[in-house]
Amino acid sequence: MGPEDRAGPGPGRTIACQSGLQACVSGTRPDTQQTLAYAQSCIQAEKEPGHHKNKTSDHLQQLETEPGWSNLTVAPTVHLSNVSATGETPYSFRSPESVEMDEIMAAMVLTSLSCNPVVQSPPQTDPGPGGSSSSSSSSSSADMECGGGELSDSGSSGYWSWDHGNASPTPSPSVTEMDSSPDEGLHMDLEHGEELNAKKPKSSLRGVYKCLWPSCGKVLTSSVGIKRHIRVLHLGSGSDQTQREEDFYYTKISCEAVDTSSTSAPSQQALGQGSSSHLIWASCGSPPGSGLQIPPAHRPRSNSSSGLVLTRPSPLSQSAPSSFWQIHSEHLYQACSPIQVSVVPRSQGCQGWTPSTSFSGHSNTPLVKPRCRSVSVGEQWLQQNRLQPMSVSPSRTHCSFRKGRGEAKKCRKVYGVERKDQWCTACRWKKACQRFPD
DNA sequence: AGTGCCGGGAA
DNA sequence: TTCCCGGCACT
Repeated sequence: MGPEDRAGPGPGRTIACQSGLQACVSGTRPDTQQTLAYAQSCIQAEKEPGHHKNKTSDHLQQLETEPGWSNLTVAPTVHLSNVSATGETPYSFRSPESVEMDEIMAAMVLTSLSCNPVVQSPPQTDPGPGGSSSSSSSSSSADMECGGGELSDSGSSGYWSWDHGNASPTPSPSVTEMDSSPDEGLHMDLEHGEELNAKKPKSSLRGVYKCLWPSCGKVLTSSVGIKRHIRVLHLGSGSDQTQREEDFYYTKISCEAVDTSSTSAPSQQALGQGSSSHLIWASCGSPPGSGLQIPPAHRPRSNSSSGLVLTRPSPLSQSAPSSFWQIHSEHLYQACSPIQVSVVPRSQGCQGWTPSTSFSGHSNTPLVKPRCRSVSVGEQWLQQNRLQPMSVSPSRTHCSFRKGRGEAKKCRKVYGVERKDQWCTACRWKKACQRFPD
C-alpha cells in the first residue's frame, strides 16, 4: 500500500524530496539516493509547478497521518517551508535562468554525491504494527542493510540514470526478510525478487554476468565478455578443458537495467547480510576484483573470496533448494566441496539434507576436484546466518539431530566418514568445523 | 568407541 | 601456506 503508492511517479517524488530534506537538515550525511531523489524531484517539481504543489501538500497530509511516517516530522516542516515559501510565490515566479541554475546545482550535487558510498543510518523507526508497511520500512532499510552502497548504475561517472516513471528511490522490498526466519529469507529472496519484478513492469530486466572466481567479482554484461574474462584472467589460455570450464565460473544475474535503486536493492539486501560484503558491478569505477587476480597456482582450490558474491543460480547452482542467491563467504579454511544441497529423501531416519555431489557432471571422486570449489548453498546459508544458528532450513529442522556434543552436526556426522571428500576442509583437517559451526 | 578439534609438524 | 595427524577432551 504505502510503498507501492510511493513508488509511483507522483508521490514517490515527494517522499524522496522529504527524505532528502530531512537528511540535509538533520545534519547527517544524506543518503546519496535520497539526495539524488531530492534533487531530481526538485527539478521535476520546478518543471511542473502547480501540479507539484498540490500533490505535495496532499501527500504530506497523507504522510503525516501515516503511522510509519510519523517520525518524519521534521521533513514535512522543512519541506513545507521550502516548497511553500517558494511555492506560494511558486516556481512560476522564477526565471528560466534560475531554474536552470537549480538544475545545475542539482547536477552538481548529484555528481558530488554519486561516488560516495552509501553509509546509511536513517534511524527509521519501525513503522509499527500498522502493517502499512512491511515494505515501506524496507524501502529505506534496504539501503541501510547493504554495505554495497557503491552500487551505481553507471559507476563513478556520477551519472545516474533515472527512470522518472519509477523515480522513487524505493530500494527493494526485500530487506525485511532478514528479520524473518533464515529459510524464509531464502524463499523470500526469491519471492521478493519476483514480486519486485512484477511490481515494476516498467523496468526491463537485463542480465549481467558475474564472475564467480574467488575474489573476483567482475560483472560483465555479456556472456562472451565474461567468458573471455574468465578465460584470460583466471583460466589462462588453456586447453580445451579450460575453455569449456568458463561456464563454471560465471553466473548470470538478472537485474533491472534502468532503475538504479531497484537494481542494487535485491543484491544489496543479500549482501548486507554478510560482513564486509560488496557487490562489484562492472560498471563501477574500480571493481575490486578486477585488480585482484589469483595466480593460476591457486586456482584449483582457493576459495576464499574477499566478499560475498551474489549469484543467481547458474548451471553450477541451479539445484539450490530454494535460494535464488548464492552467497560466497569467506572461509577460514578453504571450505567446502562443490556440493549442491539437495534434499534427498533417505530411508535411514533423519539424515536430513544430503548434499549430493552433482557438479555439472563431475563425479564425487576425491581425485577429480573441480576447479572451483564453490560453497554450497546450504553452507553459504549457514555461514551467512551464523548469527542465528538455530534456525535452519526446514529440511534440517525436521530432523532433530541434536546430539549431546555441541549442538550441530558436523561434517563427519552429516556425510559420514565414507564421504570424507564432502567434508568441509576444516573437518578434513580435523579442525573446527566451518560448515556447521556450533 | 566415536567425535570434535587443538597443537604441532611435514611438505 | 597448505595439508595432515597425534592426541586429548568430551560424550
